[in-house]
Amino acid sequence: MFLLLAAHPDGSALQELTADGLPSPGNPHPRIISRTAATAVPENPGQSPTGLPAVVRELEQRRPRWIWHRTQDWYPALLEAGVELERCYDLSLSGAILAHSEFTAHTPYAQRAEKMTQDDDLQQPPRVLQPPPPPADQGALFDDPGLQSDLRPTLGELRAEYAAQQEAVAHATTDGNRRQRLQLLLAAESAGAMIAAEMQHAGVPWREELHEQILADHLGPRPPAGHRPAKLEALTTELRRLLHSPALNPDSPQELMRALHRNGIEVKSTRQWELKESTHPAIEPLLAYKKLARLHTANGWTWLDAWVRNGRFQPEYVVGGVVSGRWASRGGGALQIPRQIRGAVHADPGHKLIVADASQLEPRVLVALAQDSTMAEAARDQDLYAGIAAKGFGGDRAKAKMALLGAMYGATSGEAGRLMPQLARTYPRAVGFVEQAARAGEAGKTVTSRLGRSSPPPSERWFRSQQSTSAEEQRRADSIARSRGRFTRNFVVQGSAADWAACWLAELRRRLRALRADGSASGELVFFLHDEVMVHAPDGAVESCIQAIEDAANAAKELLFGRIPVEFPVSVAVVDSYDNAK
DNA sequence: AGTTGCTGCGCG
DNA sequence: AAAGCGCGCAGCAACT
Repeated sequence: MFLLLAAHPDGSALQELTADGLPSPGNPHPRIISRTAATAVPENPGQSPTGLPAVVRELEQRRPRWIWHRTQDWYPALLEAGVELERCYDLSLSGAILAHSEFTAHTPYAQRAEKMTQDDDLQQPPRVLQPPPPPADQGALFDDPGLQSDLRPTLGELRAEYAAQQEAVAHATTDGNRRQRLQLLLAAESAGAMIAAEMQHAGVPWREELHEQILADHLGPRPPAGHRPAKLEALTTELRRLLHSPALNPDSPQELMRALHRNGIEVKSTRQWELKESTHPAIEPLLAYKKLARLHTANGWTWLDAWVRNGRFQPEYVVGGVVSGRWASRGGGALQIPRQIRGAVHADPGHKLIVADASQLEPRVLVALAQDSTMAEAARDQDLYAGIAAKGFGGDRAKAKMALLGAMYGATSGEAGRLMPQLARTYPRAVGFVEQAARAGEAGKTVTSRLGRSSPPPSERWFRSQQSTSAEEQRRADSIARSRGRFTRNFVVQGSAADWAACWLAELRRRLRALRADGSASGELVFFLHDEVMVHAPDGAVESCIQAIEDAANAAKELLFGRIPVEFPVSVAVVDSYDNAK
C-alpha cells in the first residue's frame, strides 16, 4: 500500500493516491485503488482537530508508507496536532543519497544530478529536491504566490521523482547485496527524519532552576543584560592588574595577545593549550576567565531564555546535515551540550533518563569493514583499546588509543604518527583499509560508506591544483591531495558508523513503538548524538527500554555486516540527571 | 549598520 | 609553513 501526498503543508489541496504500488521498472502502471482530493484547510489553523491531521490520521490506519518531499515540511505540524506516523519515504534525503552514491553512479538518475551540478553555477539539486520557500509566518500578503507554487512539487512531480529513485535503486548494481544495503540506507534515513521531528517535538527534559543554580555557582548572580557576571568581572580586574593593562578586554584576542607579549609571555595564539605552556601568574586566572566566559556566552542565561521552554530543550536536528551521514543541528548548539551543564538535564518525576552509547563505535566499525580478524580478537574485550594495548603496545592503553585514532584520522606526525608503523605491522588489514581510502581520495576518487553513502567529489581547488607546473605549485597540490586523503580516510569510518547509528536509532524506535502498541509502558527518544541516545522513560518501562536499546544495537550490526564475530557493545546508564551518565 | 571571515572552544 | 576527522556558535575583526 502506497500513498502519495501532494499539497502544501498547510493542508490546502491535499491529494491522495492509493495504489497497489508505485511506478517502477517492474510495475510501470500500478493499479490505482482509489484517488481522492481533499481540500482540508482547518478553519482555525493549529487548533482544529479536523483538516489535514484528521485526514492523515484516518489514512494512517491503513499503515501506508507516506511519500513526501521533505519530512520537515509535514511531520512537525502533524505531531503538533497529535498525529504520529509509522513510516515514510523522504524524497529529498533519499534523492541526495542516490544522486551521489557510487552504487548508483551509472544510473540516469545520478547522471542527471551530476549534469545539473556541472551545468549550473549554483549547483542546484534537481528541481523537486530544492528547499521550499521560506516559512510564510509573515502572512500571505508578503509572499509571491507565483514563486511558491513554482517551487512546490506537484503530485505528478512527486510520482516521477519517486519512480526515478526506485529505478535508480533497482539498477544500483548487479550485486544484490549492495542494492539491499542502499535500500536499507534510504529507509534508515527516512526513519531518521521522522525521529528527528519526534525528538524535536518531545524535547530534552531540562530543569531551568538547576541550570540557573549551576550558572550562579560558577558566575554569580544574573547580571543586567550586556554586563559581565560578578565572577568574570573580578577575574577581569585581576587580569588587568597582573598584566599591567588597565583597559584590557580579555575577550579580544588581539588586545590579549599584545598584553601577554608586553609581559614577556611569548605565545603565537591565545589558545588554551598554548597558554598552558607558560607559568606566568596571569595564566591561571586567564584560563579560568576563558572557561567561565565560554559558559556565560554559550550556555548562560541568554541561552536558557532562548532555547528552554516549559522544561524542555527543543533543538532542531538536521538529518543528512553532514556529508558523512551524521546529523547536524540548528539553534542552541544541541550537539555540544557541555558536560558542565548536563546536570540541568533531569528526568521528570517518576521517570528515568536512559543514556546509552555505543562504546568505541568507530574502531569497531573499522574492524568490521576491514574484516581484520586479528583486531576482532582484540575487540572481544569490552574495552577495545585495552585489547589492542595488550597485544602490542606494552599494555599502554593511551598509546593504543592514540595509534588507532591516528590511523582513522590520518596522523602523520607527533606521537600518533610515530605509532603508525607498529599498528600497521600488527593489523595490516585494518590499517590497509583506511590507507586505501586515503589513496583513493588523494587521487580524486570518491569513497563509500558500508550502506552506500558516497563522499562528495573533489573540490574545485583540488581540480585546479592538478594542473600545477612549478615545484611550488606541485607542493601545494600534494598538500591539497593529502588533505582530501585524510577526509576520505575518515569518511569510510565515520560514514559507516553513521550508517550503523541510523539503523540503531530506527530499530530502537520500532521497538519502543511496539511496546507502546502492546499497551506496555514505553520510553520516548529525546536525544541523539552520533553514537549516543537518550530515552526518557517511566520507571516501570526502564528494563524493557534497555532491552530494546541492546536488541536494536545487535539488529543494526547484523543489518550492516551480517553475522560476524565483532561485538558492538552499548554501555547503558539509568540516571535522574545527565551528568551522572558518564 | 549590516555582512563576512576568523578565532577559539564546546561536542562526537 | 604545515597541521589527525566531522560539526555549531559567540564575539571580535575587518570589510562595505
